[in-house]
Amino acid sequence: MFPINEPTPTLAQLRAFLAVADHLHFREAAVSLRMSQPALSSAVSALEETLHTQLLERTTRKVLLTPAGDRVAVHAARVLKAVGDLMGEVAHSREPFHGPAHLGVIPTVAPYVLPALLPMFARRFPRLKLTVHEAKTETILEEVREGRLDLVLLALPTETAGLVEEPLYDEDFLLAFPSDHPLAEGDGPLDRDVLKGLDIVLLNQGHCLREQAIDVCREVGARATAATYATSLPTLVQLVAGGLGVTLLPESAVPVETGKRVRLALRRFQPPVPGRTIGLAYRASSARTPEYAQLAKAVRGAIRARRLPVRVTS
Amino acid sequence: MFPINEPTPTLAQLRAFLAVADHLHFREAAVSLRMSQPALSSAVSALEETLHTQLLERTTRKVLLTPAGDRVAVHAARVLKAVGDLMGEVAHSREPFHGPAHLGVIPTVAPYVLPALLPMFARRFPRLKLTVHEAKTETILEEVREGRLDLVLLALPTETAGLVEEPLYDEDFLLAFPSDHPLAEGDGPLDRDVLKGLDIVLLNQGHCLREQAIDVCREVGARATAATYATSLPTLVQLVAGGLGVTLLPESAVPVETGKRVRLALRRFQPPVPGRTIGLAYRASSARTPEYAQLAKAVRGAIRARRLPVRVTS
DNA sequence: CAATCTGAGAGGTGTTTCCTATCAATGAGC
DNA sequence: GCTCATTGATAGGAAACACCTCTCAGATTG
Repeated sequence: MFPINEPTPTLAQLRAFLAVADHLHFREAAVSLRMSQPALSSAVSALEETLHTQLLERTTRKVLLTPAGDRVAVHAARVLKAVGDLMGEVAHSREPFHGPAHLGVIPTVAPYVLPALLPMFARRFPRLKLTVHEAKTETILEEVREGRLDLVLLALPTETAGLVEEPLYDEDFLLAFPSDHPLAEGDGPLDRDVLKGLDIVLLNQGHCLREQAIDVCREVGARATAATYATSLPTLVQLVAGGLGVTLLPESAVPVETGKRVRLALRRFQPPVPGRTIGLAYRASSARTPEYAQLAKAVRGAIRARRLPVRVTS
Repeated sequence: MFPINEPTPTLAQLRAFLAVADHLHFREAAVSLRMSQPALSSAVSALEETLHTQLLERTTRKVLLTPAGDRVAVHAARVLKAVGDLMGEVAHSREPFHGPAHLGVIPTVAPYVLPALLPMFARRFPRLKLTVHEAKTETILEEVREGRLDLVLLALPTETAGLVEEPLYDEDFLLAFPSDHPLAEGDGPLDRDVLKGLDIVLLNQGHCLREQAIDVCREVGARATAATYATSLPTLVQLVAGGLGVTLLPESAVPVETGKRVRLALRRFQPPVPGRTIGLAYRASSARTPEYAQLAKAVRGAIRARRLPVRVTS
C-alpha cells in the first residue's frame, strides 16, 4: 500500500521550530521548551521532513532561517495562536452559567410564568444566553431528546427516558364557567362530580393540559365535548366566557385570563383537587446537569420568595 | 515536582473531534478519518481530558455537541485551517526561484552591471523577489556570513570559508588618465611598468578595487598617491580627468564613465593584463544552493549572449 | 422479544518520542 | 599554532503513546 496520506506537522513540531526560530539557537530553545536539545533537533528535522522543505540553515556555530523557514514561522505562530485562543475560550466557558442554552416551554405555562421568570434569570445568571421556544409538550420532548433544546419547562412527569425532572411547583385546576352559569350562585369548593353534568371544552391535540383534563373527566365519569377545541388557553377562556361550556383552568393562568373584564367565573374543587406539577427537565446526559439543577433550585427559591406568580406548595 | 505545564491538545485530537462534530456519529467519523472507532473515541476523550471540559453528550444512540463543544469546534476548525494554510504556503514556496532573496553588490560593480542584470532576473525568475544592497566587500562578506544577505556579487576570490563562489566574468583593468596627458599620444597596449612613473589615485579603504590596484602597483614597484582617495568610482574618474593622477579602471565601467564628455583617455595593458574576476557567492549551507547555482548559470548565459555589458572571457 | 446498531472498554503490538552519552566541527583565547 | 569551550548532530535504549481487533452493555426498531 502507498502512504497516500501526506503527514501533517504536529503542534509539538511547530512549537519546536518556532522556539528555534526565535532563539536561533537549539540549546536555548530546548531549555525554553524544557526538553533536551537532541529531542528538539529531531523534532525540527521531522518537521522539515514532513514539509519536504529545509527551514533552517545550520552550521555548527550558527542557525539561520531559510526564506521558506521565515514564512513557515509566521504560519506556525498563527497555528499556535489559534490553539491558544481555543484554550482561552475553553477556560472562559468553563465558568458555569456561561454561554447559550435553549429553553422550551409549553404554551399553557409560558405566558403566565415567563414574564416573571426571564428577568429573574437575566439577573441571577447574566452570562447565560437563554433562547426561548414555545411548543406543545410532544414537540418539546422530542426536541430536548434530539438536542435542539437543552432545558424544558412543562408538566411532570414526562415519562421520557433519559430526562432528569426537577419539580418546581404544583398548581390546582379551577373550574371556569360563564359568569351567568348556575354554578355562579355558590362559592364553596365543588366536588369533581359536577363535571359529569357539564359541557367541557378542551384544548386541541398535543397540549398536555388537554390530556390532564381528560384524565380528570375519566376519573369522575364525565365526557368532554367533542365538537369544539381551542388552540390556546386565551381562546379556550373566550369560548367558555362565550357560553360554549366549562373548562379546567390552571391556577397560574387565572390572574392573566380574568384580569380583563371577561364574563368568566371560577370555583375551586374539594380534595382531591385536580392539578398538575410543573417542572424543569433536561437530558441526564447533558454536560451541564449541575448547572441546570442549580437553575431549578433558583426557580424554587424565587417561588418561595413569592417573586413568581405561582402558589407555594409545601 | 508538579506537572505545572498544562498539556495542549494535539492536532490529531482536534481533527478527531471535528470529524465527530461534523458527523455526530463516531463510526462514520472514524471511517472518514480512516481510523478505528475506538481510536477515535479515545482521541476525543483525551481532548476532553486535556481541556477539562465535556465537548460531547453521548448516549448509546446519539451524539450531541455541548455548548462548549460547539465553540471548541469553531476554534478547532480555525486551527486546522491555519495548518492547512501553512502546508499550502510551503507547497507554494517549494517551487524554485520563489520568494525573497537579498543580493549584495559591491559599488564598483553595481552601477555598471545591475541595470542590465536586474531586468534579466525579473524576466527569467519573475517570482524571485530580489532586494539589492550595495556595500563594500568587507561589509558584504560579513552580511552574507551572518545571513542578512543570501547572494553577493563581488570580486573573487573572497577567501571566506563556507562560501560557494561562482565566477561570472573576468574583466581587464585599463589605465585611465587625463586626455591631455603625454600617454594620450600613443594608443597601443602599455607595459605595466609605466605605472612606476605616475601618480596613482585610489578608492578609499574597504573597496576591493583599491586592494587590487595596490597589488598591481606592488608587483611593478609603483606606489600610489597617499594624498587623495575617492569614495566612489565616478568620483575617482573625475579626479583623474581633473588631472590629479591616473588610475586603473575596470573595463565594465568604461562605457558609463566615458560616455559623458569627460576629459579622460584610456589605454589597455600588454599581457599580463591586470584585471579581476567578478562572481556570485553564497553560503554553502544555504538551502537554495541549487537555485543560486542556476542563477549564476543564467548570468553566464546572458553574458555569452552579450546581453550584459561585460566581455565574454573564454 | 429478537435483531441491530450505538459508543465504550480490554488486551496486545508497533511506532514514536524522549533522554543520556557522545561526536565532529568551529571559533576564541593564549 | 595550539588548546579548549561550544555548537548542532548522532546512537542506543527506555518509556509513552496510539492504534487495532475483539468484545460488551444499552437503546431502538420491527
